[in-house]
Amino acid sequence: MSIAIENFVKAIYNNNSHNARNTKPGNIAKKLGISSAAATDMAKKLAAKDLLHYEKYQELQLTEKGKKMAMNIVRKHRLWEAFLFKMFDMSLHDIHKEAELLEHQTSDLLAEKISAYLGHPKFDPHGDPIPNADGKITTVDTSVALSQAIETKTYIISRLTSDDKEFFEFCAQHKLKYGNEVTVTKQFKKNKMTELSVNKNTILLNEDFSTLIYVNEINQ
Amino acid sequence: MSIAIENFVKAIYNNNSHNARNTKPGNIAKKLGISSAAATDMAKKLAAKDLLHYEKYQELQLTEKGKKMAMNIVRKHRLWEAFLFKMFDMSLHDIHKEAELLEHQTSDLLAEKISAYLGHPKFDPHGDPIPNADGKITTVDTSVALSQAIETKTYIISRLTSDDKEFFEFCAQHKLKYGNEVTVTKQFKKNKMTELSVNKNTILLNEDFSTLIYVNEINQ
DNA sequence: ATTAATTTTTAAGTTGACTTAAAAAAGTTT
DNA sequence: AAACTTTTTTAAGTCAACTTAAAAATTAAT
Repeated sequence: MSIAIENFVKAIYNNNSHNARNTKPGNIAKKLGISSAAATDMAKKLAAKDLLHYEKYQELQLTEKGKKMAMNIVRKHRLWEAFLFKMFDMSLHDIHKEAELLEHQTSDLLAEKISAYLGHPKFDPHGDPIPNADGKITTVDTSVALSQAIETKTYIISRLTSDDKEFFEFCAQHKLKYGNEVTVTKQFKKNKMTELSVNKNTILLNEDFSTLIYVNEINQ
Repeated sequence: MSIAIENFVKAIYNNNSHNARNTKPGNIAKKLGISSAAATDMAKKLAAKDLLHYEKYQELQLTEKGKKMAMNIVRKHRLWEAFLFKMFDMSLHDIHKEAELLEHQTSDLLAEKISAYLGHPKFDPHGDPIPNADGKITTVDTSVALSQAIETKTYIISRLTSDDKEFFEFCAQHKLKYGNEVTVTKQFKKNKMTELSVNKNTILLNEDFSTLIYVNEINQ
């Protein structure tokens, strides 16, 4: 399976994994930086390979086979993140970029060696759970993307699933970091904006960012 | 630059680095497992990119730019070999295969981190020299491929630049390993065969194998 | 030095992963 | 519910990296 296919399947998995809004070709295309047309083509191709279910104009859904493939790639990505984080003094952003490349060129054998070396960790440095060799996540994850959070509720940030520098800089500037409290004041469904209050400041996030920040409800 | 280009340039470098016999497209194609036609096409393309000199029916020669690129890839390959060898209990054959993939997805930054972690090693586990970050090899290498060795002379094996399992198995079977003595009894120029004596046994190698075994003359 | 064998090149075609532009369907607004 | 906007799909085309088969050139052999 090619790198393009692996990235496509992974993008769907990442999008679906936290009940995100939209898993149609156009949205996946946006995440991958390709045209919608290319994504539609790819979706048809992967349906023929039994990696996902495709019906015109409907949401894309991974098959069991597709999920397994996605988990395998996600596992390698997160193992590399954890490994590079432990071994070298590099920024999380740089580590993410390296893992994004290395994940596609890593045998199951090497992944297992890395996992063993790290003592089979359950989470990567972002707080994302690492699937085991069977593609199963054994930890319970109750976090949701901010885009899915409920108005008036208060949450704690559990992770930032960053893709780019801009996002990181924005988070740093607005005190959006692991462990901090945020209260969702408004969800604008039409414009897909999320308004929140952090440290008495009000922040407005568009969907690009609100789907990258995961939070847990405060139990009181 | 694509992986295909990187592998092509690397194959020429590896072929040229020890005054091997033939650097025409057909031979490079053979090493890469592609057709001669594809190799000719690629050679023309890379000539246009100023990575090599191409003239019909002549040997391919890397330009300075091409050499620099090759050294960068070779550096990453050998650093990965050294790193994986140190970190994990894996066979040299498996390590080689991983390095073959990882080398193309490794930033200069990560390569430097790996190098520093290892204390900037000069050689990989096969005995191959590791170029520095500027693409220079600072150690002196007097070894030659067995295909280039001189009749009646006795040598010590300095490294096996293996690509495949078959080769490894052959070497193990015939006591061709690092540090062992071999005497070249005959070079058959026409058939490109090399005859040697190891431990009083006579071995006949074809060009596929004799170009993968590097030896140093015994100074007496 | 011809002939024969081998290798390289050219030519034409395939496949995967894209693109842009237009057509079709879906979703939204009033 | 009609009109407008947005999204998805279709259609046609590009580009890189291959392939096979035939033609051209080189190399080797008698």
